Amino acid sequence: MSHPDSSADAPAPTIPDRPGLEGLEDRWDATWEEQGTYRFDRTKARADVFSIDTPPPTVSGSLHVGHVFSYTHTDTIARYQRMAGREVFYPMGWDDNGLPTERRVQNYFGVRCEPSMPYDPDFAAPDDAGDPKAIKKRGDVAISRRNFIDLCHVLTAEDEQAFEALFRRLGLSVDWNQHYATIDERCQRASQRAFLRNLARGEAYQIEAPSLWDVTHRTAVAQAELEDRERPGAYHRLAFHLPAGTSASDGSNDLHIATTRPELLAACVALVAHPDDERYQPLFGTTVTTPVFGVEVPVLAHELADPEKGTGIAMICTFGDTTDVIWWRELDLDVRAIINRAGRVNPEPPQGIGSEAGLAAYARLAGKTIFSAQAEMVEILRETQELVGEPEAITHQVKFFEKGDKPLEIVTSRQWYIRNGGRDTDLRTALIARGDQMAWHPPYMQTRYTNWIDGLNGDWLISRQRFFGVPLPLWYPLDEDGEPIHDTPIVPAEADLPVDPSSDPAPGYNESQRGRPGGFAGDTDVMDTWATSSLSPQIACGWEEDNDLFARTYPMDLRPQAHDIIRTWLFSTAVRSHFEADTAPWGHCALSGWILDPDRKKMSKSKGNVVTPLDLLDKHGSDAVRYWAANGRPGTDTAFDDGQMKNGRRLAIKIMNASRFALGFGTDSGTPLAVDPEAITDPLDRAMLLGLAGLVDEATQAFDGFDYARALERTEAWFWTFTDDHVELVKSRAYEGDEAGAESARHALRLALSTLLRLFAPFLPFVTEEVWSWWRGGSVHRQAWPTSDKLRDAATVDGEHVDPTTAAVAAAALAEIRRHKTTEKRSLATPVTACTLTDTAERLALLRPVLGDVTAAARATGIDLVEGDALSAEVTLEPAAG
RNA sequence: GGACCGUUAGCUCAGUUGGCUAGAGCGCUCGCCUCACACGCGAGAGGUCACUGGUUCGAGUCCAGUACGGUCCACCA
Repeated sequence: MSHPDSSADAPAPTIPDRPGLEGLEDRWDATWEEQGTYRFDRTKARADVFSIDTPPPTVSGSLHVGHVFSYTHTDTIARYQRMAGREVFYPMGWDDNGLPTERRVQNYFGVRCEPSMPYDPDFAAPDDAGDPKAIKKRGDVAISRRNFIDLCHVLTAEDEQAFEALFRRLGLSVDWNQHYATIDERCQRASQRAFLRNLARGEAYQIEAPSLWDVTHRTAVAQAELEDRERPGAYHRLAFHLPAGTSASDGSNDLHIATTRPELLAACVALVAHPDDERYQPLFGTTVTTPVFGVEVPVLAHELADPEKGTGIAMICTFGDTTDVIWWRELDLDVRAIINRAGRVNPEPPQGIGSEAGLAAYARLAGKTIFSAQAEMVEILRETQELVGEPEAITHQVKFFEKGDKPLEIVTSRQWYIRNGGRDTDLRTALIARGDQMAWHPPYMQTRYTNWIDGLNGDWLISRQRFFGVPLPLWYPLDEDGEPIHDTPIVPAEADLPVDPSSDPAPGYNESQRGRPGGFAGDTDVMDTWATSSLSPQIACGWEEDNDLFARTYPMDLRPQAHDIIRTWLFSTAVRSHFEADTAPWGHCALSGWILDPDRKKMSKSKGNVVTPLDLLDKHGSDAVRYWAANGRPGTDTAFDDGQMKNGRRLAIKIMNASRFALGFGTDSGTPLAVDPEAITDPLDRAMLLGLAGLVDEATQAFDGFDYARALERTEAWFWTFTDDHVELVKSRAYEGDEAGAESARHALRLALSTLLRLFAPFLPFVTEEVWSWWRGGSVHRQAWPTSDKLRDAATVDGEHVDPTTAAVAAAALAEIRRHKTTEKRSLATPVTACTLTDTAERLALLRPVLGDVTAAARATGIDLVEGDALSAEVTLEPAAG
């Protein structure tokens, strides 16, 4: 790295006459690539490295403005850290694993994954890919999982190129040699290896239990993937019947139950009310019979029952919602499941329905979807006159899989879990404590992490009944009847990873034994996409594959991400690092906000208000868009603002023009564009440098706290004052002052420019690099971050200091005179024939040494100073011509 | 129901440990071709800092509460 203020290696200065922003992005991107400007030097020691756990964007469509926003935040920090002397490890990942990609590949190629099919090495992508008409005509082709994954690679490779192009255009200082894709072999290996280790240590386990089930995708889903949606529904009052001889408080023989899911009546296993509810206390321990089906069910007490809801007594079905699961478990009830994995009513009635009428009614429901079953059930209830009154329409929150479009059901199935503290207090406490090992930016985001862990009600369900993902690396031996023995899964050796149990035979078996009695069966499930992305630090840092790199980068320094995925990505990553390395995965988490559209709603595709990032970059220029993004405070949702981008463009142009001025003196006279602190002798120049030193301190402090927005705000504010005041004041002296004065002005301008370009470099990488290249060698992005002590040294002459407020006093004096010109609607170039300036003695003392600059900038022949209470001026202007 | 964040000029937002007449940009109004920049420059108007109490010599800033907006979680018979 060259000395920041040396120009020994500088090329001959070339300052364009009409500098512009057009084309800077492509030109500098190519240069940075060619010169390896952002390449990671893996010989650096851990303490000198700053490693970033870049979020891998989902490769299933296109990037949006939110990506531009948050990735810019990270990039400003990366650039600062690089200039501050850290070797930045800044890889890029692509998340091409999971449901969004799977769907896209299915549609694009017209294929359907069939995990039971053998791998076909000669399979080629259909040549009508991307032609929906042709695909519709021929129908989907069934292919093996491995062939399906091959196709995923084909399609995602195209997206990844487009994403990289956009990120380069945006100016991310990523080392493009360091990248991964969550479905690539390396990630599969890491993902399977981590799972096997979880299994070996008892952190992963399988169990047959009710779990959340998405009927559209026919897969289990995890608690972290739920979202609530408001749906219309209706309370239906059903008449349950008390045993003969007893009666309810109202004297009737019926007990009324309110439910929004009458279609589950056949799955009812009990009724439940609050233990303190006097209305139902007499019934606890007794049984009632269900309407229509005539099944005898117990009436039980549980404190989760809410006396205020419905009629205060609920029917427990297996399973209508998560509360049913709790009741079922804690009250030790029967299973009477009627909904299958496709979201339809089972053809066979559950145990317990004995009556002919009950069986006939069930037959009318069998095979129906949940929606039609409900309508049919209501009709049956009307017929038997066991529907009390009319259904009462309500709107309520219903749980959905975040990528699903039908309400979640609860289905009993065998699934794999990883412990996450949801059922284990000690682990929960330990994971919450991991949060204290990370510095959160902004700090209150840690509360969300803690709250999420506190609210967990089960372990992390990681198996998915899908195809495109990392397979669970497991096989099961088959008994003599050909049934899998789940308790003794067969695992591969780590050296053989990755494996696909649906096409690779289990160790110790050969392929001919697949599915045969005494043979083996491969697990057909894949892992949750978060089970892979939760390993992003391990993957990026070369865990178990590149120990040297790993030792220099892990645990990582920074995880930047959006706040909405604290519960998924952030938390699951913490879980994996806790188990695997007994550490927090990073030292810092920086949470970015969202982009809101001008109506203050979250920008989303469905609302049709997304602006494509490339259009934005084309229209405003990358620096301008980055400027807007960097104005969004950490963690704060930010409105999309065209105006801020225009402002950013204005700033970039101003930097060019100001630079042209500051560098415009050396070339004419043939002197090199050196910066010699010794030449800076004028008090105004020195005062300006002291102000700049203060700015450097502020910007550095802000960046050290990951507050890029503050660093930008301060730098920008100082810069505009610099151009409006300082440049105007010293202009005459720089052009035509005596030699010492002129040289002082020129050297100070260049020192200021050199400093400002470096302060702006993290935000506006293109324009700063362009200007830097006019007069300096090397990339501005590899220069040392400025330090204030050098500026303070330069401002000190023979041990004598100058009062930094001198600059403000001089600027105020000039502004006062300009105000007169403006008020009289005259040009600022109008000569001042006489001027008397009044100010306090203290301020006049500061003004005297720099009065020459003020006089010249005011175009005055002279300025008389008079002591007074406050600043004021009497100004006589040259009469207007004509 | 619990938690967190926010409420400052027409708009978007600063205001760091409480301290001089509350700031910026945009927008608006009025001017100005001034040898870096008209993709510019100068000036001006515009705010009871959501509300109510409290602490203090002093509160936009601290405390308590209220209202409104947002987010997360829980509940959802």
